[in-house]
Amino acid sequence: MPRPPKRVTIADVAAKAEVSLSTVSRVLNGNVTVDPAMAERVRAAAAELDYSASPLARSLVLGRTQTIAVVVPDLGNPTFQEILRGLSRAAGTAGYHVLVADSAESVDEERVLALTTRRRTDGVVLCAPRMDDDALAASLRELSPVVVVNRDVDGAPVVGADYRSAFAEILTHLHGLGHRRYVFLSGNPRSASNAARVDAITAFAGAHAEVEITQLPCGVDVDSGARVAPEVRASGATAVLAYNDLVAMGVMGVLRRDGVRIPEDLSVTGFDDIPFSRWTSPTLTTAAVPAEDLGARAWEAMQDLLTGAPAEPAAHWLRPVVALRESTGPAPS
Amino acid sequence: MPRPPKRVTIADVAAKAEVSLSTVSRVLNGNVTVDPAMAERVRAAAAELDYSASPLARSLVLGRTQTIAVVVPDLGNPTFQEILRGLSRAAGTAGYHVLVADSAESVDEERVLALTTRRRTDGVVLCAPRMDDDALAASLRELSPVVVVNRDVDGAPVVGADYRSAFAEILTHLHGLGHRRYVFLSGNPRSASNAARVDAITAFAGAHAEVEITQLPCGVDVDSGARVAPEVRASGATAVLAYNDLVAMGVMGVLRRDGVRIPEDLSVTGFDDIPFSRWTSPTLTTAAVPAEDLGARAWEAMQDLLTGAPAEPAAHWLRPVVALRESTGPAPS
DNA sequence: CCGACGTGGGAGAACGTTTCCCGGGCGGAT
DNA sequence: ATCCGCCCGGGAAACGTTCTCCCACGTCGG
Repeated sequence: MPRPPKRVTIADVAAKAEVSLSTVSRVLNGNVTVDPAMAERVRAAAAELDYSASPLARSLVLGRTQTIAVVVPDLGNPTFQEILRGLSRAAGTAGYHVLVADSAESVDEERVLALTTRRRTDGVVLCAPRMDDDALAASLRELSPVVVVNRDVDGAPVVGADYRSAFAEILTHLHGLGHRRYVFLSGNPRSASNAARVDAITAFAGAHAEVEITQLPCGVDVDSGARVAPEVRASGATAVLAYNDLVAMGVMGVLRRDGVRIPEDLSVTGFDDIPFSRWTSPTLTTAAVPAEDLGARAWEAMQDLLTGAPAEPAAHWLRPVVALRESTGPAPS
Repeated sequence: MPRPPKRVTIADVAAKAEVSLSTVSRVLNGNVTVDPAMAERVRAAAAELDYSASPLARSLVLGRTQTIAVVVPDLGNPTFQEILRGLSRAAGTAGYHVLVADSAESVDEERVLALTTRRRTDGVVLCAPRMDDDALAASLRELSPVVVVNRDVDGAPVVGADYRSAFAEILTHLHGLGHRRYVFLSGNPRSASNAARVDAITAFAGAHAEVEITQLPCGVDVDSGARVAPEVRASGATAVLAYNDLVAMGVMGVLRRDGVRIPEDLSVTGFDDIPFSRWTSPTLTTAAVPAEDLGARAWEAMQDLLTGAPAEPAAHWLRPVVALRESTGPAPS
């Protein structure tokens, strides 16, 4: 090691400006009034040495890191990406940094990740946590301050998309078109967003005795949709409710190749309103989850917690907006 | 404040185990040998108090944070998402955390973000930096250790996709099908990946006097592709080289709606091989950038830097693999 | 039996800040 | 003119670790 490249410290600035450490700190943080001449000297010295305080040392004494953690089950999921984006930008403009952790859909991993990242940050945002209710409730206490996204829970502010009512709206739309036999392509059985869709389906089936809805375990990506296409055909349903747009595209791709006409023979709906859903052929009926908003809202909730503002651990459910396009039409007679 | 919720500190463990602070530290870090009985007492005390060392204090004294920063121009971009994912997982298994920062495509923002995040981490990964060569070169020095992704530069390890040769391969493919008039839909003019494509085009045009390639400023998303569709038709080209798959899908969607047959009337190519490109109609000829691998490789390069292993600031260019599908065909006669 | 060497644990410095607590100087009021 | 009070700046503690000394004890060899 030829050069121990000693970082410039507050002591260097103090020495150069010929004042004490305390004064440098005071000037730079602007807390109390200092003699203008002195202050100017300090600022000049700091500028000349290109000094800026060590965030680490600062965090240690201040007890806050200006950083929040986000734990996500899968960074590859477009929804989480959008949430992360909204969150990151909102937090960024507030001068906060974002530590991101991918739990790779592992429940155990999720819990320890949340805990360890929490220790180096001021708070945690849990995105659609996969752990069960008990584990989650227990975690919330030691993670506090914590915000939960896309999962209903007590003990922490919740921000989420109201998948349930959006899905109900899609069902009503299809019912109005005369469809009576549906097949639902389910996603991750452990995820809350899947549960919300199932809830909507159950409620709808309960309210309409004449409809028949079967569930088909599927997945969340294009390939999964493509894979279950044969089973969809075999089911005899006239409407397919895909877990999301990717699945819808996968299933549509194979069905069209096999000569099935959409929507004449079969209606298909997606979810998420990803950009291409307006450009598939036919264009896709779907519902938009304002995921980026979700992220921004999550940050707001976190900020409230951080500033200790209002003790309002309320839940914010953003209502997705349904986009009716060409992939749904009247049921074949 | 009713409860100052004092975190449990190493002193508490020391007191409970009736040893000194030093001993606790030694036992927990396992550096030197301690009396087994004593060690057991310490471990028991630590477990009972649920103690774990403060990462902050640790970082301060050790001079490393076990965290790296990733600066990305736009978290909404699928390529960066994949890179982030690969990076995050690789770093995670090595016990490192990832701080992510979105520069929102702003050059100024990018530079200060890199600098400020660097100060709270052990290194920075710069994804496709938008700043100019001089600024970048200057930044590299103060950011070190730093790894650059998807941009060629001296002074730091580089990991990137070889867009140039992949694009050349696509051009050759189209040329072999008889195409002579091309239109290239360009992306962000400041981005290096756009420059690589332009390079490939220039070289190709230089080698083949008979071909004519026009450039059309476009963008990087579906809507941009849809927007330029009329100009594409007007250009009289027989092959469209879209900046990426999203653009290709946008342009294809509008063209097909307008009665243009693909590939009979017009061939279209994309880039990135996003999952749906196998499910569009027609399926899309494109090239796969192994973005997740890119992230993993970036981590490896960073880890080498961190462990100070081999002084090998080499560049790794991963060759994308071209996928020929239905959207390209013989040129119309 | 005594001295030397080795080993293991404790005290304290260091990491780089912020902030509390004083002391000193100056200005205003009596 | 003197005293009191206020304001500003310096010294030092605190944040929670790790790690370097150094000392004491035990053992082994002479």
